[in-house]
Amino acid sequence: MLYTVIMRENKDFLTLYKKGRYITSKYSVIYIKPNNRPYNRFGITAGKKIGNAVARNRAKRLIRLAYRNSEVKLPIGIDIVIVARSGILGIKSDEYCGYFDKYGVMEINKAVKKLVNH
RNA sequence: UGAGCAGACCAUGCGGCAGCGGAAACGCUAAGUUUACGAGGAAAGUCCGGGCAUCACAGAGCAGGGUAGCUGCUAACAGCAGCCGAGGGCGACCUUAGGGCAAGUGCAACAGAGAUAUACCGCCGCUUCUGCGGUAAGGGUGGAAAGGCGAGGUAAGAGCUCACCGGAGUGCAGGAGACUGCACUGCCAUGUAAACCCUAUCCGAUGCAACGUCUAUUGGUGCUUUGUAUCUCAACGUUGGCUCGACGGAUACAAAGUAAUGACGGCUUCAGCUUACGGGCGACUGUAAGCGUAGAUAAAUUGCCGCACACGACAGAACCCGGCUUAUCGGUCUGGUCACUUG
RNA sequence: CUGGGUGUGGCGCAGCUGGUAGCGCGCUACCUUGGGGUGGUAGAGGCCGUGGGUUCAAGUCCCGUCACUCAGA
Repeated sequence: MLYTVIMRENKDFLTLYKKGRYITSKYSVIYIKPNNRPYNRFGITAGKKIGNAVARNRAKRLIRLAYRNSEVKLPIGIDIVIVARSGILGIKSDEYCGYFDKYGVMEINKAVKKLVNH
C-alpha cells in the first residue's frame, strides 16, 4: 500500500462510525471521514456474525485486495473502514473488486466532496 | 461373491500470471533484487497432564479438589499398552467410574398384611367354637419379601438333612499382581456410596495480558529505604483459605528511590522429525546417521485462469509439548471373522 | 488465557436433600352484562437445550456436547 496506514485504535473506529458517512451494499459497508493528514488510514471489520475464522479471513483478504487494486483512484487524506457482511462470502474476488473499483470509488469520491464542502 | 470387525494412512493434483509474511544473501544507507521456506488431523473445544516464568515458602495439620481392578509405559496424566473380572455378539471383536453398605448415618414414592422386618389369604394342631399356638410350601404387591431347584423329612412346614448351582469364610496350590483352581466349613446379614461418608493415593498459588530489559512524564496514589514525632508490652500485622507454629513493634509526617506509558525480548532447537539396526507380546525405548520444518501482532500462507478427475468435507497456528473430546466430502492399504458358491 | 452462571408451556419464572411437572400473564369455550371490561368456572398447550450413564425410578445425580451470558487478567 502506497500512502496508507492501518488503523488500529478502537476509539478511531468508534468516532468514524459516529461521525462518518457510509455506503452500503449487500457485500459490505464503507465508512468514510476526512482526517486532515497526508495519508489515508484504513481498517477492516469482520465480525463474528459472518462466520468462523476461515470465513472472516477470506472476507478480510478480499477487502484488502480490492482496496489495493483501487488505491490510486481514491482521494488522499481520509479515514476509511470497510465492514464485511455475509454476502461477501458467496462471490468470487473479481466480482467484489469490480464492484469496489467502479461503484465504490465513485460513491466515496462523491461523499468526500460533500464532506469537504460542508 | 456378499455382509461385518479391527488397525494404519491421505485430506484434490499439476502448470501460468499477480500478491502477502518473516528470514538469509547482495546493496554505503534507503529504495529494491534474488533465493529457499511459510497452517491442521483435528491448528477447534479448553476437559486433563507437564515444561517454562513469577510469587510464596522453618515446618506440621485441617479444609478444598482429583483419581479408583492389576502390572507396566511415560516428564506427567483422568492418557496408552497388556492382562484379570463382568456384560454383549454365531464369530472376528466390542463395552466397562470395576475399592468399601457384616465403621456409622440417610433414603427406598406408589402398591402391598409387611420394606429390614412381617403374617393378610392360606396350611397344620388344639379348642370352651372363636380364639390360641406352630409354620413360611402356595397366593397376591413390588425393582427388592430371610439363597435357587429337586429329593428326603414333617401334624403342616422350614438348609432341618442331602445332591447340584450360587454366595460367604478358612486352608492349600499357581501367578509379578488383579485373580484363578481344589478341598473343608456352612447358608446369618435387601438395594443405593455418579447419597453423606470411609479407605488408599496425588495436588503450593498464579498464568506469556506470566515475566525480563530499556525508556518518557513527576501532580496525586501504591511499594521500599532512611529520619523525626506519637502510642503501647499486649494487641495488631505478615505467612496466597483456616489452625498450630514461626517471624515482625505499630501509626503519622518528611526526604530519596521505584512502578505505570511505549518499544524490544520472551518466540521457537526441541520430552523434535525421518531412516536403519537392536530390546520388549505391546505402550515404549537404546544406539547410529541424516534433516532444520511458520513465528505473525489488526495478525501473512492468497486471488484469478487453464487442464485432469473421484467435482473437493470439517476447518486457520498466537508461549510450547503429551493426551482426551467433538466436527469431517470422500478415498487407499493391511490383517482377522461369518455365510454362500466353485475347484 | 482463567473462573462462574443459565437453558422447563407462546412470554417471564418456581420446582432444594431423586418418587404424578407447577405459578403468573397470555390463549380457547362457557357463565355474569342490554353490550364491552372486570369477575367466576372449565380446558388446551411440555420427549425439562442435546447425547450417553448410575438407579427399581432422573427436570433433579455423574460425564460429554451445543447455545447464550457474566466476571477477572
